[in-house]
Order: sequence, then C-alpha cells, then structure tokens
Amino acid sequence: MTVFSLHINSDASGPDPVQMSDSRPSSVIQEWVSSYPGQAHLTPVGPGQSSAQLAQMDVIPYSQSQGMMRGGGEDRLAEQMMGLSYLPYSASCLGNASNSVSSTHHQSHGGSQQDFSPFLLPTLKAPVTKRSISKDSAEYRLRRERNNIAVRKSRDKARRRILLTQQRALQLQEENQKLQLRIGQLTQELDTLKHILSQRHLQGAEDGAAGESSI
Amino acid sequence: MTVFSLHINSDASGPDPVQMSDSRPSSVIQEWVSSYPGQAHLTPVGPGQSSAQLAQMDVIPYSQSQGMMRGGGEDRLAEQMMGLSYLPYSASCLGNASNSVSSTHHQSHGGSQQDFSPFLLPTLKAPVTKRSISKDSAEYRLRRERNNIAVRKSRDKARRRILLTQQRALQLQEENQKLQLRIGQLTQELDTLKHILSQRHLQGAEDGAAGESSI
DNA sequence: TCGAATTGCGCAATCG
DNA sequence: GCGATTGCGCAATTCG
Repeated sequence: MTVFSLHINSDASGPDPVQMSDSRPSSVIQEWVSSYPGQAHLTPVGPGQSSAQLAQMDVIPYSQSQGMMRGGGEDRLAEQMMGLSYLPYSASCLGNASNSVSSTHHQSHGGSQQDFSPFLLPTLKAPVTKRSISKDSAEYRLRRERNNIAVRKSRDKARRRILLTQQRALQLQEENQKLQLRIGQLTQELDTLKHILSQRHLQGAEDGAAGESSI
Repeated sequence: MTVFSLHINSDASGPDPVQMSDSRPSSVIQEWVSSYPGQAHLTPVGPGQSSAQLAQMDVIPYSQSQGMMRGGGEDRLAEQMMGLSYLPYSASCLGNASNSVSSTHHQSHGGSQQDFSPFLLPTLKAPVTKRSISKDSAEYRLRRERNNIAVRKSRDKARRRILLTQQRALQLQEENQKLQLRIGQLTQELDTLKHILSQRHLQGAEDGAAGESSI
C-alpha cells in the first residue's frame, strides 16, 4: 500500500527621446502575427502613418480559455474557474480510467501516477474497453513516440508564441511612449501657434479700429 | 521512422476595428505588472497625460530565456537554439538516471516513460546513488504530493501570466491606435493654423508695403 | 476514421 | 530542506 497524506499548505509564497520617423513593419510583430495560425490581420492603420500592425486576435487557443479539461484532472472545473486551482486533489474523484491496457508495465523511471486504480469507481468501469493495446506492442511504442514528438513540437511552438507576445507587448509599450511624446510636442507647438495667432488677431483688431477712427 | 508533415495554414478573418476614446489606468496592465514579482516599475509617463504604465520588465523567467535545461531532456541544446526542437530523440542519449528508487512500481495507468533504462550509459552509471528512496515510503509519497501541488500552482500562475501578457498586448495595441489617431488630428490642426498664419503674414507684409509706399 | 496538435498531470532534476 | 520551475512522457481529447 501507500499512504496519502494530503496537505493543504497555502503559503503565500535607451535610446534617445523620439523624433518619430520610425514606422517600420515592426519585425517582432510580424513574427508574432505569423505565430497565430488561426486568423491573421495585418490591417494597415489607414491613410496616414502605419505602425503597430493591428492583429486582432489573441487569447485564442488554450481550449477556449481554460474551459474544460481532459486528461487526468477529473472535475476540478469549479476550482479552475476560481483562482484556487492547485491544492491536493479531492483524492476521491480520480477517475483513473486506465483504458484497459494490458501492459506488462516494464516502466522504470517514468511516472507512476497515483496508483489506486483497481479501487474506486465501481460504476462505469470498463464500459468502452478500447482495443486493448499492449504497451509492449510495437504499434503502441510507435504511437507514443510520435505523440512525444508532437508534444515537444507543440510546446516549442507555445514557448515561441509566448515569447513573441512578450516582445510584442514590450515593443508596443515603447511605441506608445514615443507616440505620447509626439503628442506632447504637437500639443505644445499647437499652443504656441494659437497664442501667436491670438496676438495677431488682437493686433488686427486694433489696426482695424484705428483705421475706422481715422476716417 | 516517422513522417513529419508540416502544415502551414494561414487563413484570415477578423473582428471589427476599434473606436472608443478612453485613457484609463488600464486595469489589465495593473494586474500584469503585479504578476511579475521580479521588478515592477510604474514610471509615470511625465507631465502630460498618463497612460500605459511603462513596466520595464518582461521576458524574464523561463530560466534565462530558455538557456540550459535540466530534467529528462539531455543535450538537445543546440536544437533548442535553432528552430527544430522536437524530432525524435537520438534514442541513444536517454540518461534515464532513475535514481535507484527501489520501487515495486505498483503503477497502473500513469506514465511508464521509455523503459530501456538498464542498458545504455555504461559510464557514470551509479555515481551518486542518492539515498535510495523507496517509492512506497510515506515520505516519498508525501514529497511527491507536495510537489504535485506546487506544480499545479506554478502552472496556474504561468497560465495567468501569459493571459495577462496577451491582454496587455491587446490593450497597448488599442491604445496605440488611439494615439495614432490623436496625432493625426493634432497634425491636421497644426497644418491649418500654419496655413492661416502664413496668410496673415503675407497680408501683414502687403499692408506694410502699402504703408511705406504711401509715405 | 486516423493522425497530428493540445493540454492536464505526475515525475524528477534543479533552482532559489 | 522546501517550494517553485521546467523538460519530459503519458493519456485523453480536440482538430482537420
């Protein structure tokens, strides 16, 4: 046997100013966009200056934003929804379907998840009994190996995607700073011109008044 | 052998543009910043309008941006550096240390990684031999369970972090659009004023010339 | 229906 | 020593 003591420990545990002119296609974003096979929009901002490509998509995969789950985790849905995922499993709702794989389990170091499978769930125990696939069969190994490769590939992709998103965020942030600065400059310039113009206007009014009085 | 068919589907489709015109403290970013324990800079943009908090950090964890690796993966470093990670392992460099755990491996559905462990690596075989920890020992299970909880917690955290980064990128993107628009407006207004001013200037020059000639 | 792609999970090695 | 990370393989599911 084995003892399971479930603990519930919840310890808390540059460059220069601006000067604009920079309006390239934004290398990082290019990659970022291409990293999303789903959709991909490189909508030109409009007539004026182009800039951070508006890629209207994100927060896509992850199976509808963390909705259901499938593998081992059984019914922690409610928890997932909330903020307290982790924490020991209920220790009672471990489906552990173990699709009737005959298996001579000649494993050596790999996992050995939980275990108590022969017990629990007297109901719907071996309802499906998918083709009992021997874990020794060459086919099984072939499938496993292929899946392992796919998994590595998928995770690699995910990592790159995450990295790109981070870089993109950083880039957008920088661009934002520049734009803010630019706005500041324009605003100031505008204020100056408005002031000048108001002065001229007053001047013109005085001149006009003088002219009228001289008639 | 296994065949790798890499698909490159890049269809498109996208939501609608944007509109709005706000410039709040950016709720998402607030969270995003707090999700990075490392540093956290909420540098106020300056005198003018505040906006996207400049959080100078990102692309941090992930062990120095995918540097070394530790667990099972042996020496696929070169590959990691390049773009072709996945692909079947050399099938020969599988350390499979299997820390001399006695274990009666009473697993049932859990993993059973690879297997061929007794073979390979005649060198540095049992150099360390850490305290042979029985996989049955209560202590072992205790450690495992605690680690499992930590793992779930950590992954949950990572997921939230990723989500926040995505939302942050999206938000920055929207803000960028608005700023671009604002710049367009200011620029146009400025052009108008400049034009008016140049007209006045000409007018003034003519008046001046007329005045002189009348003397 | 099948194979690749995702994703949650537990394990083990490390890191901090 | 202990929790936090992270790569890995497994199995269940989803996707195309």
